[in-house]
Amino acid sequence: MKQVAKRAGVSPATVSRVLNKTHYIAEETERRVLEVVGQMKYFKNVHARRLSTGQSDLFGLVISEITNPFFPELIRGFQSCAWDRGFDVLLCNTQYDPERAKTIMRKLLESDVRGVAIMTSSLPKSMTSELVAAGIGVVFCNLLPPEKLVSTITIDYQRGISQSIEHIVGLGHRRAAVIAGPEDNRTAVTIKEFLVTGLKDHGLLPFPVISSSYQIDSGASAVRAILSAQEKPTVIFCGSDLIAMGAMSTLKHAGIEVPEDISVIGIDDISFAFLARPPLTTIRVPREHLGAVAFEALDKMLKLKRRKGADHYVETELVVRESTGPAR
Amino acid sequence: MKQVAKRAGVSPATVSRVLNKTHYIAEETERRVLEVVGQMKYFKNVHARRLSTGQSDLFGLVISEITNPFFPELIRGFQSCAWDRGFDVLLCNTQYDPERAKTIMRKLLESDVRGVAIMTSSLPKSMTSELVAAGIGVVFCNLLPPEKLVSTITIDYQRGISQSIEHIVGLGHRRAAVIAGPEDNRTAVTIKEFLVTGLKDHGLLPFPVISSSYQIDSGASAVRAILSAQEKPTVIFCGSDLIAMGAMSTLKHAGIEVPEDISVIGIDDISFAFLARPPLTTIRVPREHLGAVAFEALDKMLKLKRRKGADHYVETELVVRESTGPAR
DNA sequence: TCGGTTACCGAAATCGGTTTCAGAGAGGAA
DNA sequence: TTCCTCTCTGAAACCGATTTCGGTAACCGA
Repeated sequence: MKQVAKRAGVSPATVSRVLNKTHYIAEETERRVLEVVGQMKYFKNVHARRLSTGQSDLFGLVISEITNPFFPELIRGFQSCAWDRGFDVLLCNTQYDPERAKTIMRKLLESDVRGVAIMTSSLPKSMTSELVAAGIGVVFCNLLPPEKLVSTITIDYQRGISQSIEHIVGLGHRRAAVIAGPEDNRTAVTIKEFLVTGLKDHGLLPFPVISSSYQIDSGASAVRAILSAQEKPTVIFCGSDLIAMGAMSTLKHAGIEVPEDISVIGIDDISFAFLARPPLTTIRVPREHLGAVAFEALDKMLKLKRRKGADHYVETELVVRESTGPAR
Repeated sequence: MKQVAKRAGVSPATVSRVLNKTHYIAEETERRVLEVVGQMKYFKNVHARRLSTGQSDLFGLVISEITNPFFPELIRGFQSCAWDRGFDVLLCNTQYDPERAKTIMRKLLESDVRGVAIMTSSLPKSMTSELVAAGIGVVFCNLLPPEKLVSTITIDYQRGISQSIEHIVGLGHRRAAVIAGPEDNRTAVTIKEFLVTGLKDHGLLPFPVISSSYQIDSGASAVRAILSAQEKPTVIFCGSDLIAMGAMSTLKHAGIEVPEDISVIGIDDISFAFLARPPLTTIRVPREHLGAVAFEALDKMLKLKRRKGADHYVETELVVRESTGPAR
């Protein structure tokens, strides 16, 4: 920058002002500076800038596991919003490991990020107190209420779930089972409750209700448990598409036809849901949009003087494909 | 840091030295400093550190599109290696957009990354000249030869492809078609050539040979082209699992059974390959390992005084599942 | 006793920007 | 003419670390 200043015959301060458009600058001077900048292919050093301003142009995005197909679209949504606004994102996966989560929190603190989107429900809120204490904004999923510096996004599972239950009831099903996500996952628990009470309201008491992990083969073992029961369900609600696909795979091996013998419903509408055999009926959650909303939530909140958090809202909806059919 | 120094009764220089273990320090002093650091929950500002040392602890990872299921495992492999060594990674997706690729190159330059792994073949090597000029290490896939500051990783597709052809020939197939990836993708072209010459060597001239994109529905349209031909193949080699799954889906709709009527083979062994119906026979490329190798390649190269690039090597192998069977 | 190491520490320069403050010149109003 | 305001610019302080350079004290061998 000094060299640019010298070549353009101005002071470094002026160069900085031209580049940031932050002050009165004579047109002539501006032209000259920009010309030299172009000639020398000069670009600023972000680290110096960050140090100097005390503000990093970084946002953190915390997810549990990048190979979980729920996340890629979310990441893309978040990242492209950030880039469009001139920000960078620091992607962190906890791998479901609390120890790792700690180092991540520390890293976020050290990196002086402006805000962090925590898109995994397996990270307790308590771990973020340090962030908030340091003035870093945070956004959570499905964790009311918002507070100062913490916004929330509630994904309206209720809606999609209601639609799916009506769909199922309309097809004449009377016996349902549920394979939910892990017990220690807020979102998974919420979904399970919606499912159970929703089904009860329609007079079909779900049985069994099983908690499994989000790994693909856990759907498989849950199905074996279901099949060993005396009275078999005619429809299985799964806590994620991954579980559903694992379940369908196992059903297939057991010689049970989907949807003729048993219908299966997933949640998420991951990109492979429609390539499954049969294509999966599922509750779509708009993941790319979710990522974008998460970024917007942070950005907006941090622009407020009081930096008061708000609650945001994302819809879900039923997508009917071929894994559901009339009850046997 | 100044505050820590004051509280501990030493100079900031000493604190820095304690924290970095970079100089003789009296045990007593070290103890005192560390104690104060613990009390104050102090942590260094990375930006200041980066500015001061002129070295960022950052590595870039350039991919084309995070929602392409080829990449998540690769990212994880790369990232966990980097983290283990105390480095961070800047993830960049080109979205197949040259304009965006340019801004990415610039961002990498600005961020002062140490090295960049370019894991998409749709980025021309020429775009990286600035990186190398700035002393930033680069690693490519399938792009010999290595040079100063540029290493390469060659994925041995040849091996897996040979295995798959032998597999197919062993099953008695005589007519093969190929749906390759995009024409402007180095790797896709290489694979196509291996496939075509390999098939010829075994006396089965592939027809038709179609280039398609890596999007999932392009496999579908390619299949329609194949089916409209007079003489239908008994096996289709696909340039990726995604293409293969799109192809199988379309075949299914056309009432053609896999593998009874036509066998299908993919490449990559993405995690959904085994959940496909039928489970996909495919050529596995060890993606997580690939990411790890990419990082190692950079790390090693940058430790050399001459920073001379090297070539690294990754195997592929055939995974036989149920999408291939005896020729009709 | 003296010169030479070795172990340890602090002052100050430095990295590359941003920002405050003060000042110069031009133009307008009184 | 004088005083003010407005526009534009540069000098210098500053962000928070690292690192060089030099100095002191202790120890060792001769």
